[in-house]
Amino acid sequence: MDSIDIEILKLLQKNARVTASEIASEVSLSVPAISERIKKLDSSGIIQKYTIILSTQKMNKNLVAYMFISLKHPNYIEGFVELVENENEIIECDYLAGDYDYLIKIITKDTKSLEAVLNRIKTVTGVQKTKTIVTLSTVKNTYSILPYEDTNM
Amino acid sequence: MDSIDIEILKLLQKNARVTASEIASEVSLSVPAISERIKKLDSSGIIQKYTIILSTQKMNKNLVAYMFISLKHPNYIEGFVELVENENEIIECDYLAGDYDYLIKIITKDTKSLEAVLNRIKTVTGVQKTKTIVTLSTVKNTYSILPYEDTNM
DNA sequence: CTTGAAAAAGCGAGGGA
DNA sequence: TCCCTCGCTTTTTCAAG
Repeated sequence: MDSIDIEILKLLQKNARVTASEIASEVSLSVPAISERIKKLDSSGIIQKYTIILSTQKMNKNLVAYMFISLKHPNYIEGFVELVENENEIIECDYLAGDYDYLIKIITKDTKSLEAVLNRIKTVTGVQKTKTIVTLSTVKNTYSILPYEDTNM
Repeated sequence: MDSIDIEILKLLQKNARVTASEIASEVSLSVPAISERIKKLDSSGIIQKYTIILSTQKMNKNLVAYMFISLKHPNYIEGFVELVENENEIIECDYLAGDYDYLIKIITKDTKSLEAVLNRIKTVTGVQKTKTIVTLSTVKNTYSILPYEDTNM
């Protein structure tokens, strides 16, 4: 991965549908050279996925909340994770070190739909303790890590 | 937005570089019909952006942490937000209702680089109290809300 | 929404620094 | 190895119905 790859990744992150021709003229290489580099970035797994981000506002999902969850026992992980995977309004779920076991991010329509999700979570077998935090606004969201060269490896 | 648009959004979310031809054969419409629908989903803002998700592992960013932050006074918001925007390793930042003012998500290389980020945050003028939580593993991350029809609007 | 032709983009082979 | 150019195929765009 050199600085040209970084530049390609930046352009794809800004717009994943940018054509190889456009990238080629940006970085002053031929189209096949760009295609070849993208193919390598793909197959090496550096590019995990090409995706679209949907507007929460346009989709009427204006309520963002975080919920901390503790389970009674690791036995209950499997059932809990299954629920997490099936709930479309749970966007993220991390397993934590510390007081609580999990942190999930929920994006939903309003307080009523949030209540419904929270209740489904709280009634999963093994869920012991929860704490919910509602967000007022989102200051930053880059969705992915940014591409840059690692200077201290 | 009808069920065909939903289908298009799902396919784009799975792979934002899928061709209109492929979508067309999936949903049994002509290529121009698909292009026209995508153009509308674009210009209406429903599709917020086409982007790539980079592999944290391949980019050597294997440490995910959350940090809660309280400011002494709303006067300090501007300076804090500026730092947040400039720190590449801060992926998300939400303004909260509750005990703390902000929750940020940090993705970085290791504990050493995390320490560096945390110290930069803690030394921003007006930062009063912080609490950091390290994640052990990521259970789920969809990056965007999912496209589906709203049945109760 | 469709079809069909023109324009653009992408792909693969062969060869050069 | 990485890059180029050239010719061919696929995709996109646009006009007309």
